[in-house]
Amino acid sequence: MPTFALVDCNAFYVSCERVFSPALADRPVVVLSNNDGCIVARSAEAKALGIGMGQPAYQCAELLKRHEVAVFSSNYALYGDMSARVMDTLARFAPAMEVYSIDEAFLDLTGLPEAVALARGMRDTVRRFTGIPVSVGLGPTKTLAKVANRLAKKDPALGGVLDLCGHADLERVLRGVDVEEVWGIGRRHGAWLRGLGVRSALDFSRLPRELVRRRMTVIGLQTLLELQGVSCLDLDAAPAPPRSVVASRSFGRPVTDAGEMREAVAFHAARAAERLRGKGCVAGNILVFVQTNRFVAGEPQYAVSDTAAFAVPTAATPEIIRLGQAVLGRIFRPGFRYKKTGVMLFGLEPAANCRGSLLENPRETARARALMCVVDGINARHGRDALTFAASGLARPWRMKQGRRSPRYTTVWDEIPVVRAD
DNA sequence: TCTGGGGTCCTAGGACCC
DNA sequence: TCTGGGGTCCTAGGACCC
Repeated sequence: MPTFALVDCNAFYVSCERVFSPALADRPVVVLSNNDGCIVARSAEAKALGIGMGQPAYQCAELLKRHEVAVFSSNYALYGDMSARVMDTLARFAPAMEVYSIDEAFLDLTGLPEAVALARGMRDTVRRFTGIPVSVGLGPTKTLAKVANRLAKKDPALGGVLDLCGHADLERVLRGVDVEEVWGIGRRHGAWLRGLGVRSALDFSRLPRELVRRRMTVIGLQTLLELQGVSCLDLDAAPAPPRSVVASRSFGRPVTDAGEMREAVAFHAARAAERLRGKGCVAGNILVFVQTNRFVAGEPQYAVSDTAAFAVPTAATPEIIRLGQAVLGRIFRPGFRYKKTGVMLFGLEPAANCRGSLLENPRETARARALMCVVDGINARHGRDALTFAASGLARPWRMKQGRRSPRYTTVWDEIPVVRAD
C-alpha cells in the first residue's frame, strides 16, 4: 500500500512576511490579493478575529484597523523564492516529490521506514532552513493525506503531523470532516451533497458509486474511492508541459481610453511572452479579453474575448503584442468603464519542436529569437523591467494598486535586509 | 415502401484547485 | 471608491467523415 505525505505551509504568505519581520510573530497579519482586493492569507490571530478567506478588504477595513492588523500587498517575488527554498529542502526527504502549488508538495514515502519520524524531521528542517512552519499529513491516498494535513493544522495537540495510514478508527476521523472540506468537492457539489443529507466525508464515501459518477464525473468517483483507501491519483513528479499561459490584471482605476487599453494589452502580452519563453515554449494562438466591473450594479456591462492564430507559432514579444492589439481592436467598444484585461497564449508546443514553415522567413525568425534572448538576459541580470517594450507604456496610470508591499528581500539586491552589528 | 451507425475532433461550459 | 490571478480536467453536443 502506498504512503503519501502532503506537506503544506501554514498561512504561507503570512509566514513569508514574518520571516523578515519577526516582530509580527504573535500579531494578526493578513496578505491581500493583487490590486489589494481580497484577503488571501491570514495568520491564526487574524482568523480568530473572524476575517474570512477571500473576503474583500474594504468589507473588513474597520476590523483590520481596530485590531491593528498588519496588512501586506502580495509580494510574489518574495513568495516564489521562499517557495523554491522550501521545495528544495523537502526534496531531500523522499525519492519522488510533486510540487502541487506554491505552498504544497506531495511526497512518496512508500516503503520508507518510520514515516512519522521522517515527517517530523521534514517539519523541523524546513523550519530551521527557511523559517517557514509546515504541517504534514500522511495517508494511503493523496486525498486521505490531504485530510490528514488539514487535521494536523487544526489540532495543535498533534504537533503538526498526522498519519492516517492504517489508522485504528478512520471512520470516526472521516465523520468529523465536513463534506465540503474534502479535496475535490467544491461549492456546487458541496451544496448538492448537503441537499442529499450528506454531511461528512464518511457520508460521502458511502454513497452509491454510480450516483457520484453520474453527477460528479470520474473525478468525483476518484475522490470517493480515495476516501475509501483506494489510491487512484498517482504522484505526478514530472508535470506535463503547460497548455496555456495567462497574464491579466485588474486596473487600479477604471479605464475608458482606447490608448490606455492598448498599452495594457501590450503589457500583458509582453508578460505572457516572457513566461512562455521561460517554459521553453512557443504559442500558436492568442486570446484577448476585456471586461467591465461586474460588481457595480447599474453600470453598463461588457465582457468579451476573441482569439487569433499566429501564422507560425512564436514566443517573440513584438509579434505577440501586435496580434494581441489587433484582436483588441476587434473587441474594444468605447463608452464603458473597463475593470480588467488580459492575454492568454494557447496551442503551446516546445520551442525545440518548431520545424520551420513555408510562411516564415528564417532569417527574421532567427533575429527575433536572438533579440528575445538579449532582452531576457538583460532583465535576468538587472531586474525584470530593466528593458520593456514602449508599447506597454511608461507611466501606466492604469496599473494595479499595491500600496503595502514589503521589500523583495531575497531577489533584488537593493532590497536585501541589512543586519546591523550594533 | 424502404432512409444507419460508429468514430473522431472541436468547442463551450462547468467544476475544481491553490 | 474599494471584490485576484493562474491553471487543469471532464462532458455534452455538434460537425464531419466513411
